[in-house]
Amino acid sequence: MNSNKKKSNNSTEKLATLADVAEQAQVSTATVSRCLNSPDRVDPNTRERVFKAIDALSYTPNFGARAMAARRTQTVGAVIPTMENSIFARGIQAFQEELSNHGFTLLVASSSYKPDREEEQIKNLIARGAEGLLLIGYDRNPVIYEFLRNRKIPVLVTWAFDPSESRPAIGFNNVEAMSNLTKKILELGHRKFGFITASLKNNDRARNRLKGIQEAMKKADLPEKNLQLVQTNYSIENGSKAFEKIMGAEERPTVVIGGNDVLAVGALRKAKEMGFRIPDDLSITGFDDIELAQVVDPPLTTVHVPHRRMGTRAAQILVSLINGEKFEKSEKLQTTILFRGTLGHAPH
Amino acid sequence: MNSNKKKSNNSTEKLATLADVAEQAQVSTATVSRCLNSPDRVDPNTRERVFKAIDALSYTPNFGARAMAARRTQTVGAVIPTMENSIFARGIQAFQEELSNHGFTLLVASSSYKPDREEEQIKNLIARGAEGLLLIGYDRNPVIYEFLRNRKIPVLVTWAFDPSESRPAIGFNNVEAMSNLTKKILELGHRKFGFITASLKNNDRARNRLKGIQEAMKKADLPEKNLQLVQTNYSIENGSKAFEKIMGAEERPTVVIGGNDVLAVGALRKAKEMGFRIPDDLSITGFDDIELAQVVDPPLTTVHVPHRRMGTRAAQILVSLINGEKFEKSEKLQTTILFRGTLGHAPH
DNA sequence: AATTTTGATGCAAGCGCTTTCATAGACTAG
DNA sequence: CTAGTCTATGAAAGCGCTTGCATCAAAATT
Repeated sequence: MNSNKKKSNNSTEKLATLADVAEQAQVSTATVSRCLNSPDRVDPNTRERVFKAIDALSYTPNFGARAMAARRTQTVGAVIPTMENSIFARGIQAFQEELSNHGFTLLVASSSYKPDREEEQIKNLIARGAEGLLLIGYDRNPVIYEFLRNRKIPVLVTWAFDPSESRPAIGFNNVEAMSNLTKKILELGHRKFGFITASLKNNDRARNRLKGIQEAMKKADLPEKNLQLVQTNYSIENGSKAFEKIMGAEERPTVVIGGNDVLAVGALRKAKEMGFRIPDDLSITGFDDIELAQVVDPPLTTVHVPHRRMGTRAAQILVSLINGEKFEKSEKLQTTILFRGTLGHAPH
Repeated sequence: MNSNKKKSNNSTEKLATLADVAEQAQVSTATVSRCLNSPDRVDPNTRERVFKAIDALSYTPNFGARAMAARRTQTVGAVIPTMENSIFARGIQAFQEELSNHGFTLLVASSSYKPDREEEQIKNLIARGAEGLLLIGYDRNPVIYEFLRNRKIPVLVTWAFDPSESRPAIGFNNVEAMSNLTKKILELGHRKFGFITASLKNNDRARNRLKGIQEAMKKADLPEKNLQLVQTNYSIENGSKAFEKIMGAEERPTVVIGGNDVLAVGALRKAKEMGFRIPDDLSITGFDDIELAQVVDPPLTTVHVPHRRMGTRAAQILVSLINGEKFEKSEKLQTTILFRGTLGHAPH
């Protein structure tokens, strides 16, 4: 099936390039390039010859070269705090699906919740030609924002919406969401709160969730000391440990609010181990509504976040930003409270 | 703070390039390049000047150009079936950590368990300069293996180890793992099995797990009909549905084996909804030992897979492959059965 | 039949880097 | 003092692609 003349054998030679294809198909490199990028601008016969050659050499374009020559990559980057649990998975999945509808490819990186690492990943994505960036939350070194601004890379913040911030964002209001939840909790008679949160440093989402609780408590005239706070890293195990710590204090809360579902589930597990009946003896709530929340027993009462809608919309906005369209305004998505089995009346 | 002469202002101009830095630092591009790649080969004074310029222009190298000129990318790619649940998360995390110890960057893509999509992603990764590839399981179109071979891209298969396959792999023996589990189940008196699996097509891991069950059953002289099979996509919801289907049959099994933890958890949830007491009325087992398995109630008996070790070792092997070292041999990792709360004696 | 338009193609510049080779100066050794 | 050895640097040739411009033949218009 082979009929090549000189040394176009694929055994020890280099990889096939555009030029190789061109030679094989007896056309110029320009024509091959056109076959790839705007097929209708080349004669069907020529085109066929070219594709045959491409096939024969099992050629694939070199992305780097292409990007450099065309000055476009059709790539966007996203850096998320973690891939280890599925907090961001659904949203990112939707993001990438929508992106691909627009002909863009997604490059994902994770930062392990470390600002340095995030910065590094951002630079990496830019170096790789990301034309736009999706970032989680607002909090980060202004220097990096400046850097991005200089490079004219559109940045879209997500997973958060803060009316006081001006940069483009699509997400939900963490203060509001948590404040709403807290109100419900108050209505059920709870007065002593535990809150297990991620580190508040460099994390506006965590801080705002705390703020939501505090605001609602204040409105109910509860003193700050009625809220017991533990900061830890997101993981089920850490949720358990934090729970133990909270319950080790002299004044036990009647409700433990998880900064997210992962933490809440850890707390729930430990609570059951310690013999608490949930929600009779103690209430627990989560945030995010990831799959995990539905499968624990009892199922977790949590704040539902419209992950997929957020991801899809984020893609649309970012693409339009990249295409130079003017940014309209940040969008706020609604969260809802999902009452499942872990929130009940305060005991007594 | 600015003191640039002509038009090196960063307002409407293009991005800074190596040449810009060179000009600003009054050296040649070669020197700048050397500063970046082998700093000790340039005079400390010059070096300082160069880095100052780099800073001033907030220059970052263009990955594509660099890759093209140097013919190296220090990048490896991995395509995993899904990011939506954490089946692969821990392993990939470890993979990437170890990779970065060796100075490599990881590009991850997901295929949604679709062969076409996988192929597409593989090509994309190659185009982006991946020097090596980590792929899940053996099963895929020979054409794509051939393609990769032509391009001399080392490929490492993971999440599976099949002694009858010759290509490089690091993983566990799915047949053996499942067969061991089945033996334990048999010892507990179970004779009627349900198995919820991912689609067997294009999925050697799923097929081999099935094979493991079948072999163990055969050894115990159980007829094939004692195994009821349902194929579905991996998701908790689908696990539930599949469970319902199995339990809708006239002959109910006494144990339902999940092809993985996600499916098993779905089954467990539905089982409880339907009023089964687990494990008294019915046993359920999983596979993978992801976080999910520990937080359900009762905690899931499952096959533990050494995710992190697998990821770390995979990175080491792949790097050595890329560096042209000869491939020693595929490595088999041991799985263990984790007896938690969902496997018990057969009822009656 | 002469002119204009259109369509298909090739030429060649250049995208931002790395790297080979050459050069020039500063040392060391004889 | 000369030849030989280093060391720090620059000039320039690509790496594999896209694309503006030029070309030429065929089709459409006058």
